[in-house]
Amino acid sequence: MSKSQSHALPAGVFDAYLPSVLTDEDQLFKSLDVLVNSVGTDVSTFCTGHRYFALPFDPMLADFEAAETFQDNTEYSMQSQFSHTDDIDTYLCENSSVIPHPPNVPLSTSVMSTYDPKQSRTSSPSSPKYVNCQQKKNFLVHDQTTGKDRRPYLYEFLRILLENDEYSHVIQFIDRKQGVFKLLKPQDIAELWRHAKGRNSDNKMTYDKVARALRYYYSSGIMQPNPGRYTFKFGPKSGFGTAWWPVY
DNA sequence: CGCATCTTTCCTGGTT
DNA sequence: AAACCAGGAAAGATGC
Repeated sequence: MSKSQSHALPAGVFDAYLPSVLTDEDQLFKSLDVLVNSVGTDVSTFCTGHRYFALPFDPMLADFEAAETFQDNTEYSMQSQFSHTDDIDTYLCENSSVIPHPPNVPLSTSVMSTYDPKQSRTSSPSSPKYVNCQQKKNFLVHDQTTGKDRRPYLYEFLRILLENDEYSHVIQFIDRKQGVFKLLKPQDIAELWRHAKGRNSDNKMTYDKVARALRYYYSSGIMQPNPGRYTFKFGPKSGFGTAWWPVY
């Protein structure tokens, strides 16, 4: 779909990116390109020049935030140049160089016995810090049983985040030997989880719901309770300690 | 379509 | 008081 199609978009849609001079929600732009041109810079500058300077700038979350705000506003999405959230994702990816997405991590469904830790390293000298974000299979795992890529289970998703140092600011191992990890930014992880799962729900994903799903793992041994806020532990059924270990 | 699995949603009650 | 934790119940989403 052409980016040059004419649609009115309020500055508020792009709040996360706009410099403070453009915070008037009522100001309309015919397209994102027009908005961009009106500032005389490019989208990547918006991204790196996040206006909430009082907080540590998190480009990944800013992008998700903006895309979701854009998508969730049905009044605008109905007449938007984008017919699908993937179009928004693509547009932002094409015009920004700061969105870090993880590479595909091959996992087998049951015990992940064929998993090669070396493949999950993202900080090796030969691999770019930020992979090509036009790749649409973010967070997908390869199912050895079916031979197809699929959306990850929650515990697989958390493992992907934990093994990708680009997400070390939202989740970290606090005891690698024991498989104990802590969600540093629970709500951010909830939003990432919603993105990873790709479900079409109007409801917001919350830490409370993610935590409930994690607690369901207790009975199956995929997770184990661990003292401390936002803290969980991989259980034996997750393959931790037998089929896989933290890679760094 | 039925079924199984994995969440998702909502809730109550206890704890920090 | 607010937020978190534990877990019951039921519904939703998805894949086979």
